[in-house]
Amino acid sequence: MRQTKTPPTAKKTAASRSPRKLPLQPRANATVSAILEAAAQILETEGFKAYTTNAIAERAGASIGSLYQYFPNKAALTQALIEREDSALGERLKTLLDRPSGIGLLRELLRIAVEHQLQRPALARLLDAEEARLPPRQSAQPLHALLMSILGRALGEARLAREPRLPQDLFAIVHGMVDAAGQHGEDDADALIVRIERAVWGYLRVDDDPAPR
Amino acid sequence: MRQTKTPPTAKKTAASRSPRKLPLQPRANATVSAILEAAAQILETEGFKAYTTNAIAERAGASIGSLYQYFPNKAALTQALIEREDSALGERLKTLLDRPSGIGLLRELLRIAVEHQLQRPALARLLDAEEARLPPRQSAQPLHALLMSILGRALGEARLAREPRLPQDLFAIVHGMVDAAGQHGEDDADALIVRIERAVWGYLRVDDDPAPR
Amino acid sequence: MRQTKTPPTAKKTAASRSPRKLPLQPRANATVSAILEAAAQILETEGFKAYTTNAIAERAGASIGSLYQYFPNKAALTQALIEREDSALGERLKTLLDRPSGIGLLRELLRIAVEHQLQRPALARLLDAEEARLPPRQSAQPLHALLMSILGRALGEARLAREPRLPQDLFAIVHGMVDAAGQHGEDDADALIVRIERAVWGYLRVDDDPAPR
Amino acid sequence: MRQTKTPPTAKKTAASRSPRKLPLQPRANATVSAILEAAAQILETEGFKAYTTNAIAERAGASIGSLYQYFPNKAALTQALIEREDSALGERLKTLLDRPSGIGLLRELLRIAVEHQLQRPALARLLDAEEARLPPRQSAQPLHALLMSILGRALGEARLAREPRLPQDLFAIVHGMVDAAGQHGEDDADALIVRIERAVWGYLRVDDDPAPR
DNA sequence: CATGAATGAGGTTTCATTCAT
DNA sequence: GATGAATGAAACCTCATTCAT
Repeated sequence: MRQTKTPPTAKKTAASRSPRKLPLQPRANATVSAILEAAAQILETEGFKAYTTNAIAERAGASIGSLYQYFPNKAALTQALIEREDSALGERLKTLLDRPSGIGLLRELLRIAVEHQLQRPALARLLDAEEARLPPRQSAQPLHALLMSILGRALGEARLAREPRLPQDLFAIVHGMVDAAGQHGEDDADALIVRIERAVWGYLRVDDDPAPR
Repeated sequence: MRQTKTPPTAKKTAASRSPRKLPLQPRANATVSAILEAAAQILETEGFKAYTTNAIAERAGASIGSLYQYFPNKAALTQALIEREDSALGERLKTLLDRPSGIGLLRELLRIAVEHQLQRPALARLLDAEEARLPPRQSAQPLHALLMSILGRALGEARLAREPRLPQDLFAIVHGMVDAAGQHGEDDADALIVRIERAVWGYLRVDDDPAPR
Repeated sequence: MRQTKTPPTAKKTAASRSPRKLPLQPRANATVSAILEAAAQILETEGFKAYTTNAIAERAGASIGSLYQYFPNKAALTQALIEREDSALGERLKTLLDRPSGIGLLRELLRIAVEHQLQRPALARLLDAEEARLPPRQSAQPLHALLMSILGRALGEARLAREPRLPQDLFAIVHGMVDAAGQHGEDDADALIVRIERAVWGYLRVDDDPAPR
Repeated sequence: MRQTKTPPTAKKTAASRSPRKLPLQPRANATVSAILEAAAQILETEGFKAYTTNAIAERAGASIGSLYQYFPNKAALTQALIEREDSALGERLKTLLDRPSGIGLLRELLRIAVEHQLQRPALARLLDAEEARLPPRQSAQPLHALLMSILGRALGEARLAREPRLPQDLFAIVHGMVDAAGQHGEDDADALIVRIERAVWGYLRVDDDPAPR
């Protein structure tokens, strides 16, 4: 659960000194995807020390030159990877927009967020650490807006207006607990969700189990 | 409040060739303190890019050679800085050992932890990110043991035994929410504690405000 | 007005693997012209750092592949640009071949050379610097021959034979003074010509103002 | 003859992003000198293509790291080399400040400038070309001021004030003619000076041979 | 012991050039 | 032909670490 998001038709995010080529041909799109996935895998399986542009290009089966065709520098690549993850979460969350309002929506939001982050827990955690090294965020809006919108429908806009720290706190609770679970090797999303819900309902001062299944 | 856990895929990072002086818990040496504080300040005010051994030594008014007298490598320095912070928290927490057992202890624990982390929020956050880059942890046990002991006295050993994820979850809730607050520029510890307690009491399934002042 | 000379320590720079189309004097091809003009503009307005083959092709509205259809390598492109400029000057100088011999011819030669170089002074200066990086020259002979022929008619072949350094010196005086003027932002060709003539007549030991209008 | 100069006690020129160490110990000074001389030699004997920081460090018998201890980037190194040359010329010109005023001073100025530039003609020429690639000048003052002062004493301040282009023109004549001579392999400074003087006296409208020896 | 100059592996990045489409 | 994605040698530069003084 991070607070940004790229539009599905992911285009280059500003950040670029020399505006690199956008992938115009299908081959180029494949290269970009391969590079992003290679970056994710290296971070996940080999950690920070191996997270070099040369290693990424090599694992992607691309040349280092290709990498720099599409990303003006390493930070932009990391940023793009973060946005790819955010965007995947965003896609899943969008399905909630059709659902009826109410507290049940929050329960679904939690499940999606937890499942998302538990899919590749090491990646999520290392991307967070890597993000702290990046120049301060500029984008971060689409996912945040989506989350706000869902929270509004789950809890009512009035409450959001009254308690401006509420979203930040919920994100922090979920993010922190899932990260810790991932770090400790947990993979039972259901058990984890139960515990997270306890904290969340407590925070919201909602009676326990507000929407029994 | 920091967690200790070795990820399943642990790797060795050869961080010990020449065991210098007293790498861990170096005794009240003015140079060592100056170096640690310089490291803290650089991380806080200039960020990761400036966090280099040469810059740290310079700001500490020491030579790079001296730095390496006291720390065998950069990771050990960062580790020592983390331990300095942990140990400062530990000192404060020790005062709780005299207090009577019971849920009120948890309330005091929360306050101390929040106030501690809110003192230098940027440092706390960046140290976390830096820690992720370190070879997997071995230390941090004293603080962890202390926390467990306090939790045991606050909640009862039986409950800790029954719910092994409880400490991890509480740490995560507190840590996550304080980090987020620090990042958003909050500095009102009282207001923050109120919100954290809501989540914590919820998680623990304790009635609201269990121990009125 | 450019000089041709291979430094004693000449070296080969392997600039010819696949002899493309018509590298030298490419015929009235719109793409070639566009490329050359794009190269000139980039050098003029953005300087050396931006003078890359990809940037040139892009500004010319051509693909990098097309660029390499017409020029075997970057040096050949730069060379062609130099020759384009030389040849423009040559065209103007050819009009002098009909004029009567005598010192008046030199005055006209000076005017044409000065006006030519002052048209795009930055380009002239940067092309000189770029030329120094090129493999030693082979071309530039047509312009050189033309200049020698005009000088011969202006000063008499006998004098040229007696003073072999004379052309080199005159070129250097004119080139150096115009370059400096361009660098300093001068654009008054007339005032500049007056000063150049003073040096030239002095060099030639000709009475001042040898051929009043 | 270039228009700048470093003070004899050469200190780092601004230009530096990260202010590199100034040489404090004699060993360091030797390294800096060795690097500068290595740069000069490579430019002179192997040309632009070989003028790389790695090659320079290697020829200097230093490591690449040492080079970057003293020069924040390659441009700063080139700049320092230019200033070293300017500074050497400046030292020689300073001896003229004791001489009596008058046109004879100009004759001596010319001789010194010509001899200086003919000492390492290839270096002078290639440094000029390299300078054109540098970010626009910031220093350039000390040598220029010295030259102005000598010119003032040679020609009278009144004339300098009346003809502001005069210094620029004289520099250009001398620089241009010596460069051309160097390029053509001339090494007879006396013969060259005779020709340069003809142009200079003509430019100045001074009777030929104003100060016979 | 302290100093700080020196080291150099290795990371990031550029850009001329190639070649499959 | 034209295109532009891909290539990769090689340049620049960093910074943890060593060691002569």
